[in-house]
Amino acid sequence: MRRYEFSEIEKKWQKKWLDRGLFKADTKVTDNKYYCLMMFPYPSAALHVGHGRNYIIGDVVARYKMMRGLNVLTPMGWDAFGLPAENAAIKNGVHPSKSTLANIKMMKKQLGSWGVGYDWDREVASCMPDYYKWTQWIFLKLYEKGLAYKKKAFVNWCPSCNTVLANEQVVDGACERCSSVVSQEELAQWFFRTTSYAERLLDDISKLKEWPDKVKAMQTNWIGRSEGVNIDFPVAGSDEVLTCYTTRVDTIYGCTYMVLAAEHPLVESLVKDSPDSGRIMDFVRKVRSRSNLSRTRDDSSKEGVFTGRYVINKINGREIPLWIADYVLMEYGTGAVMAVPAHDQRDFDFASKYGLPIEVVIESPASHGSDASSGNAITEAYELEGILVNSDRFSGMKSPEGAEAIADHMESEGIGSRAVHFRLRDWLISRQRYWGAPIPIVYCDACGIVPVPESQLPVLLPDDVEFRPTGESPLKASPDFVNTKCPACGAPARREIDTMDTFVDSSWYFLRYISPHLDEKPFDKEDVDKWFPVDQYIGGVEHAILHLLYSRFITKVLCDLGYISFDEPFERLFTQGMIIKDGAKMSKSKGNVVSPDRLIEKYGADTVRLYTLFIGPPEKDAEWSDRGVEGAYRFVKRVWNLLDVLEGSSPDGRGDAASEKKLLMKTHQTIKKVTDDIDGAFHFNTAISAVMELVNHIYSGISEKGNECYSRECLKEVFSRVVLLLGPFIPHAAEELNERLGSHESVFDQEWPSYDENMLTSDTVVVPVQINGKLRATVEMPRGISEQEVKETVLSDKKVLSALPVPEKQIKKWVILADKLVNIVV
RNA sequence: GGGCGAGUGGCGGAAUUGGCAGACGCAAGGGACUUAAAAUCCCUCGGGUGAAAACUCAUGAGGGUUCAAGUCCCUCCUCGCCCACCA
Repeated sequence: MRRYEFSEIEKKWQKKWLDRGLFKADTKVTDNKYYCLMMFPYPSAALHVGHGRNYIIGDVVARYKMMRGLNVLTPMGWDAFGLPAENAAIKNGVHPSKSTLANIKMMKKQLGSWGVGYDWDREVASCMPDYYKWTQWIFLKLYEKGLAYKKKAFVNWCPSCNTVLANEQVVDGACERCSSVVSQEELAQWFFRTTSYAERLLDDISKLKEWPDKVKAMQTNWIGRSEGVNIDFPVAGSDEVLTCYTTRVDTIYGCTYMVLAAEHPLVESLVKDSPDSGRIMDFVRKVRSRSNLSRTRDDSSKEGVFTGRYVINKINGREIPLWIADYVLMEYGTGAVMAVPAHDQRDFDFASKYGLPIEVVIESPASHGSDASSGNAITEAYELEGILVNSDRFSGMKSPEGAEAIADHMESEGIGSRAVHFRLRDWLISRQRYWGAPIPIVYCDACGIVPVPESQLPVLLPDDVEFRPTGESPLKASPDFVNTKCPACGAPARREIDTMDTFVDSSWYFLRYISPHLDEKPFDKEDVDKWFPVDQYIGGVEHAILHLLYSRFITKVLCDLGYISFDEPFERLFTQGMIIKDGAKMSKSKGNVVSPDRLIEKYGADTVRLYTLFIGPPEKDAEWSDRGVEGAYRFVKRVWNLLDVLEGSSPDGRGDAASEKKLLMKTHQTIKKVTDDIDGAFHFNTAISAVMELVNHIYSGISEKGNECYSRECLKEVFSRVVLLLGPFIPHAAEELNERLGSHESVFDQEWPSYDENMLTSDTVVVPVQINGKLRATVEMPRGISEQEVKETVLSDKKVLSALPVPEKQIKKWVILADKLVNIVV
C-alpha cells in the first residue's frame, strides 16, 4: 500500500491538473503577472531528454512562481513551417501538414508524460492560416513602412535543396542542413531592412540587464559596428570615383594599390576599354560563381587581376594600380578596399604574390627611430597601432591621433568623411519553398508590385501542390494559386510564389499567445502591453543570435508603428546547456539519443525530471548517464519512505529535544538555500542537493537514536516542508505525499515555505582555527563573543596548544573573523 | 585572426566579499537484514607516510600578492563554443 507506484500516481495527478486547469491563465488579470516563455519547438520527431531539459526547467520555474503567488502564464506552440517537414515529404510522399500535425500530437503527449504543464488553450502553430494570416500582416506593415523591399541580389544557392539560403544558414560555405557546397546565384529576393535598426538593436543591448553576457556579446559582434573613414579615389582618366572604407586611416600613406570585389557594379565599365578585358572578365565571372566555401576556406590562396586602371590617392596625389581580387567582399563596406600591405596581412599576402610595392608607414613604438624597419624588406604585416612614418606632416604622430588628424584633414579637403559601418545585413526572407507562409504580394503588369490588402488575408497556402523542389517555388506549379486579380485594378495578375523564412513566423509568436483566438487583430494591444515584456524566456543558446535578434527587430518595428508600447520583448533570458551523450550532442544520425519514454516507464517522470535538474548547472552542457537516473530514483523513494518513518515515529510529542532543534534548524537552512538557488541563477542542482542533505539528516538522526529521535509532530512539520520544496521538481510525488499527509489543497495552491532568520543559526558555532594559515583545530564557542573571549577559548583548547609551535607570548598576530575563522600568526 | 567560456577525486559536480577544498550524487569496497537474491539501511572512499593518532602533498603548469588563494595579479599550456578574407 505504501509502495511508490509512480505510474498510477503520475497519471492521477496529470489528470487532476488538467481537470482543474492548473496552468490556465487569465490574461485579463494582470496583477502579479508572470510570463514564463519557452522557445517553441519545431515539431520534427520524438523529443529526447536533451529537449526535455528546456521544458522541465520552464515547468519548475512556472510551478515555483505559482507557489510564490504569481499569476503565471506558460503557453506553448509549434514552429511548424520549415524545411525538414518538406524534405521528409519529398522523401516519404506524406504531405507536410499531415506529418507536422502528427508530430505535434506525439510531442504534446510526451510533454504531458513529463508532467510539464501549459495553458493549452493558447496553443499556436505557425502553419495554421489563423496564425500565418498575421505573419503576412506583419509583412504588409513592414512593406508599408518601406522596411520590406525586393532587390536582385547574389544569394547563396544550395544545389541539393534547390533553394536560396540566408547567409546565416550557410556554415563554412556549406548548406547548414545538407552540407552541400553553396554557390552564388543572382535572384530577385525580398528583404527586411534590419540594417536601418542596426544602431538601435546595438544600443538597446544595454537595456537587457538580465540577459547572459555571452548572448549580448554574440549579438554585439553580429551587429558589428565599426568606425572609420570613407575615402574617395578618383579613377585616372575617367569621371568615376571609387569610395573605399577603412578603419585604419592612419595607414593611408602606405596604400600602394586598390582592390575591388568581383561583384562591384563599376567593374564592367572600368575594364571594358582595356585590351585585356576578355581575360579580366573571365576572372570576374569565375570569382562570382565561386561559392563562399572555396572563397573563404583557404585564406592564403588570394587571387586577383590588374584592371589596367589607376586611381588617385588624393592625400599625396599618387596614382596607384586598381586590381580586382577574390578576397574583397561586396557585402561589407563599399566593396572597394585600399590596400596597405605593410600593415594588413591579407594585403601583404596579395602584394607578395603579385609583386606589388610594400611601404612601411607605421612603426612599433619600440623600433621607432632605429633604422631597422624603414626600407628593409619585412616578412609580415605589422598590424598593431604605432607611430606614423613616411606620412608627410602626420609623421611622428601615434596611430589614434594620426587617424584623427588625417580624418579631419580629409573632411576639410573633401577627400573623405568619417563613416560608421555595420556587419549586420538586411534579412533575406524569401524562400523558394512550399512549406511556409506565402508572401502577400501580387504582380500586375499595369500596377507593378501590389501588396495584398489586409481584408484579403490570409493568402492561403494551397494544399494540392507538387512540392518537390525544381529551383523555383513549388507554388509556381499551382495555377489556382498563381493566377489572381490585381487588388488595385482588377486585371489578371500573378501572385508572389516565394514563401517566408520561418524565422519570420517565430519572431512574433510570443505576442500571439496573449490573444490566440482573436480574429480581427494579431493581438490585443492593451493586454499585450500589460503582459509584456516576457518575464522569463528560456531556450537554447543556438538561438542566441538570429531568433533573438529578429524578435527584437520585429518588436521594435511594431512599437514604432504604435501596435505595442514596448521595444524589447524579453526581460530575462536563460539559455540552457545541451545534454551530451557519449561526448556528442544527441542526434538521430549519431544514434546517441536517449528517449524519455522508456525511462519514464521504468522510473517515472519525477525521477527523470529530478535527474535532469540534478545533472549539473542548467546553463552548462552536461553528460547524460543512465546510472545517474538510478540515483535520482533512489532519492525519490527515500523521500517516499519517509511515510513509513513518520508512522514509526514517536507519538505524543516525545522526541529528543536537542535533535529536533537541530532538525528544525537544518530545515530552515534548507528552505533558505533552495529559495536562493531558484531565485538566483536557477541552480536547481544545488537546491536539490540541499534537500538531499536534509533528508539524509532525518535518516541519520533515526539511525543514531532510533524512532524516538523525532516526535511525530516535528517530523510531520519537516516532512511537509520537504514536500513543498520538492513540488516544482517532482510535482506528482509531491502532490501525492501532500495528500497522504492530510492536506486537501494542491501543493501549487500552497505558499512556498518561508524560513525564520532566527532559526538559521544556533547559539554556539564551530570555528576553524588556523596557525599560519593551516588548519590545526576546530573549536566550539558561543556565537558573538568578544575577541578577547575568542582568544581565551582558543588558547584553552588542547589541540591548539599542542599544535602551537611557540609559547603563546610569541604570537605575532591574531586574525579573528567573528564566528567564522581564527588564524594565529607566529 | 576576433569574441566568450572552461580546466577541481575513477566520474557528474560543490565551495558568499579571498577564509575548514572535494558538499550532493554516481561508480567502487565492506557490513546489516535475507535460505538466497533484489530492495532497503549503515560504514569506508583524492595522493603519500603511518598500525593508529597524526603529518604531508594536492584545484592544468610556473611565478607573485596576502595572516590566508580553486577564487586576485603576471606568464604559459590544453580544451570547448560562437564569429570570421568584415578592410
